[in-house]
Amino acid sequence: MLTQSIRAGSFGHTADRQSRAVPVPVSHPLLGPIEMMGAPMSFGRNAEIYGDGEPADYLYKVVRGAVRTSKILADGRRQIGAFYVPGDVFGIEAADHHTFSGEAIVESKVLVIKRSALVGRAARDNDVARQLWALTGRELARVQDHVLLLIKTAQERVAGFLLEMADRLPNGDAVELSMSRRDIADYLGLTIETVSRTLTGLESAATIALPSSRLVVLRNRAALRQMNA
Amino acid sequence: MLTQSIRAGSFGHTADRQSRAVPVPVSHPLLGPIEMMGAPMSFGRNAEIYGDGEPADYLYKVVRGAVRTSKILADGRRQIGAFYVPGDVFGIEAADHHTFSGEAIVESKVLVIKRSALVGRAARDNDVARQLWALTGRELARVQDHVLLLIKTAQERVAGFLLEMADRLPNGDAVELSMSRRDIADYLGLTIETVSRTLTGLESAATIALPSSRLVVLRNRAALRQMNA
DNA sequence: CCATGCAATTGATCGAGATCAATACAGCTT
DNA sequence: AAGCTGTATTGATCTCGATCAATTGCATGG
Repeated sequence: MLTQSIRAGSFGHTADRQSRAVPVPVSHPLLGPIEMMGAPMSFGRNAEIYGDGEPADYLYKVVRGAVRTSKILADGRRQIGAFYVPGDVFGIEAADHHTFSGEAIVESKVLVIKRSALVGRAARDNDVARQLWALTGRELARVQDHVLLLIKTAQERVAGFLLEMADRLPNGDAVELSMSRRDIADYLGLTIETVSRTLTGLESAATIALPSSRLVVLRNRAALRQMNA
Repeated sequence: MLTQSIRAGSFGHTADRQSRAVPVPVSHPLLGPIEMMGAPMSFGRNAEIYGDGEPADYLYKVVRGAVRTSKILADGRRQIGAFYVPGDVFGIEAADHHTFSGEAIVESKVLVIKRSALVGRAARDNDVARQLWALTGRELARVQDHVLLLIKTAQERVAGFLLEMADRLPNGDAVELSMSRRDIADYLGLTIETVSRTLTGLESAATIALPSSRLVVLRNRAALRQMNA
């Protein structure tokens, strides 16, 4: 496990578009209090939305696309904290600085919400306060599940990952993976080779189908759930 | 990693004392709003404070002793979620049910705080609301660190664990471990043998001293930090 | 003092997943 | 269509930590 993805500095593939500016809030009558304080922004493939260590002045909601949070360890290994799909809020941090960086996996649209504005409203409107707490709680639950994944075997991790994604993405059994094998590997604490081999194995067992490398069709959820333990 | 601690049903060693009753709140003028709503309770070695799946009606603050949260997976493996020492708050959950169980590692005194009372106060006093949020955030940070531990090598995990404990316990370099090798192993996703061997290795390297199996003296923090990467 | 029962250490071997290396494949550009 | 580039698959081998198995240490109680 020592040399997983030693590509730290050389990482940033080639961010297609890189829009980073002060967001201008826009109100929208039909959204909740949190969403209506957000300004929409677009990020290209692999563009950094915020960096590890930066002040956590904003939080974000995915509108379109997909986002990952990641962290490069001292020795160059990379850990993916989480994947976020449309509807998910990310960038909520315990401290006042981000402990991961956030990057668009594919061309994505994101609502950018100023933290201070939200905290200000939370002081008056305790529904907002409750929502902020709930969001942090949801994040906590997600990370706890991540811990449970990381103590399992490779097969179990991959199975768990597929089930998680299937649950969070709209389409039923057809899971469109926007992230690369490397992203998946760095999320699961495995190598790309092991992820690939495991997927191939599941295909051989008719548990999934792989029409293309980024499209997984769940053929036997029960089997996946079984090995997810 | 398949057969780590298959002792599910047979787990509960022999809880020395088992006091589980409705706590009677007691006020204390010199404590914060959260603590002053708590009722002190004592739990014997290995006594369950709350169970996985039970309604999360209370949260807890360790006064004396040590507490672990754990979860038995479907296949019998056990995962420790966290260790808590005096001053730590535990039992804060995202959902309305506990997703881990909480157990006293040694004879412990714990402040039991009614969640509903706290949430009620939070609605009026937004300092309390802020504290609740902060506690959840601290927990989130802790679990994220746990994830980072789990992707490392055995040596790095053990080193990280020792540093974490040294930071959280009062005494400087002398770390009094209240938990067993099994607890440590189940926290780090290793076997007791590997934990033991790793500690012995660190002792041979003069990085730590082991006057007794439960007492670790950090002789070279820099070396530990180094391997903690 | 010697049993009994855990907890921890130490040793020998095995296997899942990492590593090293080659090949296949898809999406581009020209 | 051919070349190029990044991504994914597949193969061969090695290693770290798990597994299986004794042994030691240390309490508690007869």
